Amino acid sequence: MQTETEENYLKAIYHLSAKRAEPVNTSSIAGSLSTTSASVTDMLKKLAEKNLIEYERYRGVRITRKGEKIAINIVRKHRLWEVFLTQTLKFRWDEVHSMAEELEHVSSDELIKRLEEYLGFPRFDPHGDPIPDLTGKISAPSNLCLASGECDKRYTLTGVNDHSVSFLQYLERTGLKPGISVRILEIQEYDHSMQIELKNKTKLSISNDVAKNILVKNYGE
Amino acid sequence: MQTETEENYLKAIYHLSAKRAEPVNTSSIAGSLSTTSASVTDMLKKLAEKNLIEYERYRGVRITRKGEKIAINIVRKHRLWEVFLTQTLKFRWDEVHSMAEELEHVSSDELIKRLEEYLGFPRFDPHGDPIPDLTGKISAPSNLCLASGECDKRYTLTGVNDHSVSFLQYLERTGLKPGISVRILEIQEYDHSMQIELKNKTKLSISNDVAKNILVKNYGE
DNA sequence: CTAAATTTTTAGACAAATCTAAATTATTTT
DNA sequence: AAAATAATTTAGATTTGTCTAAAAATTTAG
Repeated sequence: MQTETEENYLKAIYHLSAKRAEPVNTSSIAGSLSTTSASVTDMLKKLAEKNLIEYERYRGVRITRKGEKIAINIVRKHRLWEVFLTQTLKFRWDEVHSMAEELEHVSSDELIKRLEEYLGFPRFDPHGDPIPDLTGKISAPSNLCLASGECDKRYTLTGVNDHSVSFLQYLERTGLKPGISVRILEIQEYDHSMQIELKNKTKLSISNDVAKNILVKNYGE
Repeated sequence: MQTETEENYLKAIYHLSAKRAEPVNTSSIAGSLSTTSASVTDMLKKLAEKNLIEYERYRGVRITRKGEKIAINIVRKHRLWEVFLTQTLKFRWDEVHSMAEELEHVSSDELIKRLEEYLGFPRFDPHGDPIPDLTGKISAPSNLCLASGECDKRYTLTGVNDHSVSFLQYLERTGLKPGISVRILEIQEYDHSMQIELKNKTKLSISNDVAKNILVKNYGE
């Protein structure tokens, strides 16, 4: 067993590892957990002792199979709770992250199995991120972003790259939620901003920055 | 704000206070939290410092209005989660206590408000204990126990006095769950054990010890 | 290829919650 | 009412996770 703090470190290392092949360095972990490098070093020693990470002084860390298994299970719990909070308790998707952050640590595996069943075995959370199954298998999330979409084509929103509350609230206000479909009306050469149309005929102009952070799949796929 | 440990101490003191008018002594708190008297003394100083209890050395403690408010809110969360676990996730009533013990600490007040609404504002938990409302108001639980019931009369089970897993599992096996109604067929003068009949005509003999731990109301009330 | 800048680690300290063992206060017994 | 017993508190130590400041290693620049 591991403490809640250890779980948070493993989760951070797991997420940082996913973005790059090289080992994760101390300061990026410190940054993502809002703590100091000194504290991170202390914890890395402990996690290495437990064979949850491979750690070499000054060289960064890699997560082990054992550590990854734990991290994936926490991600699974987190995302299932997010589905529960939005789907069952009707919270907005920009509100659920911090609550799920707490719930992910308390729940027994049996509780999560029942919750998953009750929710109907959802494969993605409200932000479009895939939910690992009981064995740790993870569905491939969409890798197509709206910014690389073509004029006059239709797309269905599946998720986001930027999970910040401010971005999610912006999308909430404009009506751009996962499941919604949009059509690209026009793309500006100059700044790559685009005009899009929602199902309800609302026309919207979004910057390239925004479009790059919206994940989509081809309409009807 | 207070730590999870402080919350557990307040809850223990609150429950122990409910049973007697005198101040709660150190060793009973230690007993109910499975810790040492020395640890309890340390914590009592801290809670007194925060005005959550009134503490006088060697004299025991009383909970203050401020401390009681926090304790009641934790009890509220605990019991609402118990309803969720049995009603929504279909756990047995003898399984839910330890899970609720964890969930009671993580949940924001807003989450609990939504959960309460989703569950349909239940007034009692699966064991028949009343659920405090948002303002801390608590419905009066049944104070009639089956042992004081009369021959040939019908009663509806409402709750239990003994919350131990072994007692709950015994009731689960015999079919004696809250909501069920029973009729007393016969009471033995000798040991006050009784013969009862369930709705489905099952006849059952229960000891006075058991009957004293089952709460009831008059059938149809 | 040194020298400067940056990153990482170590050293030492602190707060929270716990424990054991010893000292103190309260209660019971005789 | 003094002695014995029981309960409570203090003293001192431990564990976990954190921090700051200083030292060491690595990377970057000139």
